[in-house]
Amino acid sequence: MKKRPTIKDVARKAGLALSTVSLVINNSGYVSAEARKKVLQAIEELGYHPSRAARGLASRTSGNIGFILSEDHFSLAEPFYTKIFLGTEFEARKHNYYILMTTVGTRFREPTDVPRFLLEHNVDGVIIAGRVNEKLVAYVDRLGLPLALVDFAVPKKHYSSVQIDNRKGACLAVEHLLSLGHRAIGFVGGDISHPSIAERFDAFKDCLVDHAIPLKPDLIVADMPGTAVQDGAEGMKVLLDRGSRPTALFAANDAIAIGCMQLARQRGVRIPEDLSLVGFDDIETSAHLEPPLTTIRVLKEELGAAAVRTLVEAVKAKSATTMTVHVPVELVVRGSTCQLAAASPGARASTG
Amino acid sequence: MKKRPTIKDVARKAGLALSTVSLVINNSGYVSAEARKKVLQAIEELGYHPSRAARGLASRTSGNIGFILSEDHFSLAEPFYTKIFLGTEFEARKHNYYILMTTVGTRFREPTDVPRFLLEHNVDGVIIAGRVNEKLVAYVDRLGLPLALVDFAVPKKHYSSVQIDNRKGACLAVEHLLSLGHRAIGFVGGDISHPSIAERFDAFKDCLVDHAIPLKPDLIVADMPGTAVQDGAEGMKVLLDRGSRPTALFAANDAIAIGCMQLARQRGVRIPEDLSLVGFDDIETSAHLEPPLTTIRVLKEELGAAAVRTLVEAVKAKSATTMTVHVPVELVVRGSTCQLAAASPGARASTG
DNA sequence: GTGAAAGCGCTAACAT
DNA sequence: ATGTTAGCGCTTTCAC
Repeated sequence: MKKRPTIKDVARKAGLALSTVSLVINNSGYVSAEARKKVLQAIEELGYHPSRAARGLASRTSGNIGFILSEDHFSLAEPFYTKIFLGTEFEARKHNYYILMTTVGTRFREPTDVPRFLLEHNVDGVIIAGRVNEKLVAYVDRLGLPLALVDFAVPKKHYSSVQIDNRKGACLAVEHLLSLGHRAIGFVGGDISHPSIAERFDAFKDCLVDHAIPLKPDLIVADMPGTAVQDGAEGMKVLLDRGSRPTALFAANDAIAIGCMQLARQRGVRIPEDLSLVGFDDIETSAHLEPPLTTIRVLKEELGAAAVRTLVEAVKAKSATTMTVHVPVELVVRGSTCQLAAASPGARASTG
Repeated sequence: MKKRPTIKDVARKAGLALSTVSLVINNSGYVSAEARKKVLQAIEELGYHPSRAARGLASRTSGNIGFILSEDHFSLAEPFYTKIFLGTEFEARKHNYYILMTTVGTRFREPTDVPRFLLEHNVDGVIIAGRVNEKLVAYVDRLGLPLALVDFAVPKKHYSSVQIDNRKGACLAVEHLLSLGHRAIGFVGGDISHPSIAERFDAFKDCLVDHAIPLKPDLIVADMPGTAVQDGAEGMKVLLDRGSRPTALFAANDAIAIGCMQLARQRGVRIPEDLSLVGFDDIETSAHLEPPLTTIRVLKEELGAAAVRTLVEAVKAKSATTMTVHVPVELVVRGSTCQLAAASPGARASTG
């Protein structure tokens, strides 16, 4: 392991001053074309490359972006957030940044729960994906570090963020069902405190109204406690027990949709013949269900990539401008939806 | 963004020398209990935390581990290597390391194709996953950096590596088929130049011999050019066109197994009734095939985790000792294998 | 435009 | 056991 050349060696070889070499490397300041050429040649000949540590110390930059994810999101079987992470890795490379990733619990106490890369001043910006403790967000903000949230927002605060286009997704779902002839369209959702879920519900209602379909409250179950499979099953049960018979259903996410499917099967409601079903997210399992789930695809990798781009801009600009990016979604039609039969075998909604 | 306290501030506050504080932080050298206490208290009160950049510059350590993956492995739809990567992330955190990941093409020319973190001296060790250009491996080795290969090996060279236990996996597959009564067991493989594939083929043969089942060359197709689905289909075609009728088949990996399934279906060979089929890897799609594929599960995350552990040891030990770790595999029985019927409807192998 | 010099915050000899 | 000192390799004023 022979000693690597330093900027000093380059300067000597080029017959110029240290600082001149530095200016060339950083493309800053004015250097005569001749001097630049000499420097470049010396660098080439020596195989010189600046040391990250030394640069970091002198310039107070690390070349890293921190990625914070809540523990349960990382260990979850469904790789939704994992894909967002991979999206950041991919994009970061293009901008010559490295991603330092860490997970956090729900609790936040200083300094125990502060990500190490923050304590060590080892990142130039931070991406937070999914819901984390708001105190952590505030902590990062206080540090003065550029920050971008992904699929998460803190009420009453303006942070840069990258969001799923939930409104568009809900509209795509509703319009798909409308185009199949459905008019008795229900909704099953949960945990309205989650911004994404709330938006989907809102957009669902707005979209129906926009198409002059009156809202039928008894086709809607939006107060489940969570957003998991069991919540979907529970919601479906409520709907059926209530006597409601929608011909189509929009579930707030795929997990909920899966729960709905399970309960529908138990009760002998056939999908899609008796009930068309649309989910949201396009998680891994959705394509392999029986029938495969029609859903709204979220471009997870793109969410991560957009966050990196946002952050890189912010680092460059050094301004505290905040911005929200909405990443597009797309409708994926599979087997869980079909044309409404002229005389549907399932009873029509008994709604007033 | 107020100025962070430095080690100097701590020393002043504690009324001790700089170096004493450093010793306490690094848990090296001998410091009196009293002095240590004072230092710790000062650190606590100031909310001090050492800067990674400064430490790095002075100690020539980065606190990072480099992860190198070939481009096509990262962009591939099948997240095999991606899972290995996530495994390293998970384990690295436990050891207070961060992972810097990068992808490389098949070409290797200096210095263009050298991962940036190597040029910048920004990693303390390197993990290489999957096949990459051997020159890159040699380059890392020449740098004197601890190195661990995952699911890859360079012929005639001894590098530390983490390997899939291919031999055990092949035996598990064969013994599973034997236990179901099969005796005419075939093999479809490809690209014997890939060490994992070669090992599986070898172990397949050894295992049969160990169980006193004579090898029947006409049940074996091992010279396909690649290891993808199409190679499996092609291999299956060769087998059938040859007139061979094994009652069971071991495919060198799941992709090949899928190809075999596709061709079997075309030719009216029913799986598992006419032919039991076992794959290797347990990739995502295997569980969702029709029928679901019986296969050998590879613990991908564990491969990555083991690589980090190997590397951390090496960094600590500073010795050039090299070691190979074999990560266990497990048999996953699903629907593509079944008991051999007493009078199998499929013809027996016409082998001599 | 270019060069000299002062750090950035820490580690590691070495002396005490 | 504790303090002194010289860098680590680079960036960045600030004179020239």
